[in-house]
Amino acid sequence: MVDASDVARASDQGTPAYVHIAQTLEQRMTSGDYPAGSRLPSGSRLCIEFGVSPMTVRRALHMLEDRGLVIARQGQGTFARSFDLSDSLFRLDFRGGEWLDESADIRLLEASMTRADDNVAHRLEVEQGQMVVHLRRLVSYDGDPAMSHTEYILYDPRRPLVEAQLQLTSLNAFLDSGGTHRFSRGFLHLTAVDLDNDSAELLQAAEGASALRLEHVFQDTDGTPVSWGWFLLRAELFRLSARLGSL
Amino acid sequence: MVDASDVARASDQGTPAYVHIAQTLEQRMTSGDYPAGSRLPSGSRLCIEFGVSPMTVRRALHMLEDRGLVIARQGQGTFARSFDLSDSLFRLDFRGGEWLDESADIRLLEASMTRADDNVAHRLEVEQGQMVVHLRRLVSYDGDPAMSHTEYILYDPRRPLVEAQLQLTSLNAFLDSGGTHRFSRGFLHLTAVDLDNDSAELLQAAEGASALRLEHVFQDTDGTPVSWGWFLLRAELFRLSARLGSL
DNA sequence: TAGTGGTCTAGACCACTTA
DNA sequence: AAGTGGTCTAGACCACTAG
Repeated sequence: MVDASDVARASDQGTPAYVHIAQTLEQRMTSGDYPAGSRLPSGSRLCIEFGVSPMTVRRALHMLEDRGLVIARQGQGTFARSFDLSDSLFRLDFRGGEWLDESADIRLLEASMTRADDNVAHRLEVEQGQMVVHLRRLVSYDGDPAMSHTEYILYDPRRPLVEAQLQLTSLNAFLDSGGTHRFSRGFLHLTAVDLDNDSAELLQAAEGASALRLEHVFQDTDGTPVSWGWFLLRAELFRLSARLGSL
Repeated sequence: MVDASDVARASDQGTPAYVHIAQTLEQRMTSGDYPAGSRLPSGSRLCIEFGVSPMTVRRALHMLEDRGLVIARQGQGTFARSFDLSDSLFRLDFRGGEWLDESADIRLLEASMTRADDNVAHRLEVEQGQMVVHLRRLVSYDGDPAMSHTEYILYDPRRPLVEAQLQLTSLNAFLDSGGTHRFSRGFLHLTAVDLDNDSAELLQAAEGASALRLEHVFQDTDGTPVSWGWFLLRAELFRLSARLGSL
C-alpha cells in the first residue's frame, strides 16, 4: 500500500508522475525502444512498471495522444506514431510586440450594404444577391500599415443581430483579450499571396510583394456562417511558430 | 451513492461526462454567463452541480485549459479567457493529397561540406568557419516541383553522428509516417516570402512569386542544435488551417 | 473469454493564495 | 484558516477487439 505523498516523492523532484511517465515513454520512442508503429505496453503493465494507478498512466498517455506522438485504439492497444511535420501546431506571432496595444490604430475604410456575389453567397451560405454587410479595415502600428481586413457579414432581417454581430466580428473582439464576446465556432486558412495593386497601396508595400492571407469563417453557435473575410498581413511583420518536442 | 453506470447514463447519450461539462462551460462563456476575465465556479462547486467526482471536473477543465479558453491559477481559481486569434493552432495541409505518397519524388540537389558562415554558425551555435554538412533537396509531385529544402547539419568530429543525423534529418524521417526516427526537440517558423531568382527557377515559378517559408531548427535530446534549414513551399499547394470552437 | 483502452468514483494529501 | 487548483489512489464498470 502506497499513499499519495510517497508517490509524489517517488519520481524525484517535484515533477508529477504523469509528466515523468510521458517523458520516459517519449524518450523510449525517440531512442528506438518503441519504434514507430509498434505497440506500447498496455495500461495495466505501465501501472505495474511505474507503480501508479490507472488514472495516472491514462493521463500520461492522454498527453502523448494530444501531442500526436501516440495513437490509442480501443481493444487493440496504444501505438507509437512517427512525428509528422504537417501535424505541427503553429501559433501566429506578431513580430515586435503584442497584437493590439496602444500603438495600434484601427481605421474603418468601408462599411456598406451590398448584394452578395457568387463567392460571398457561397461562403455565407445565402442566396446570391442577398444583402450583406461589407467592411474593410486597416490596422497600423505606429503609423505603419500592418494588415488589412475585408469582411462580409450576414444580414438577416428576420433576426436583426447585425449590431451584435458587428461587435462580435470587430477586430477588438478577437484580437483584444479584454473583449467580452468570442466566437464559438469557425475555421481559419492561412496562405501566402502576392499583393494586388489595391492592397499593396493600402499596406504601403510594393505590388506583388508577399503577404500572409488569413481567411476566416466565423459561425454562430448553431453552425450558421455569420462572417467571412480575410486579413492580409505584411509578411515581414508576422510569422507562425511552433515548438517541437518535450514541453 | 451513484455508481459508474448511472453516471454514464446521466448526461444523455454516450457522451462522456467530462465532454458534457466542458461543452456546458464553454457555452456559458460564449453566451456571456462567464464573461472574459471572470472566475468560473470552483472545482468543488462544479462537482456538486454536475454530480460528478473531482477527477471528472478536473478533466473537463483541463480540456478547456488546453484549448486556451480558460486559465487556472492555483489558489485563486479558474478564469475565463477571451479567444485570441494569435493563439489559434494551425495545421499545415498539402492541397490535393498526402504529404508524401507514391507520386512524391525527392531529388538531392546538393550534398557537401562547407564552412559555416555567420548565419549558419549562429543557428547551429558553433563557431564561424566550422565545417558543416550542406544539403539541398527538391520535392516534386507528379513531376511538378512543390517544395525545396535547404539544410545545414552539425558536423562534430568528436561525436561522429553525421550518418545517423543525416537519416534523422532526412525528409522521410519527418514527412513519412513510416519512419523510425523522429525529432525530440526543435522549433518551426513559417512566413511568406518572395522567391528569389534561384528558387523560382527551381520551383518553376515566376521570380517574385509568393511562397511559404518554413524554417526549422532540430535539436538533439540535450538541446544542441543539430540541423537548421528551411523549406520553400509553393504558395498554391500549401496552406495552414485551423478549426475554432467546439471539437 | 481475456485483454485492451475509456470512463468514473469518493475519497486523500499537497501547494498555493487570500484574508 | 478557509478555499482554491494539482495530483493521486485502488478499485469499478463499460465498449471494443482479438483469438
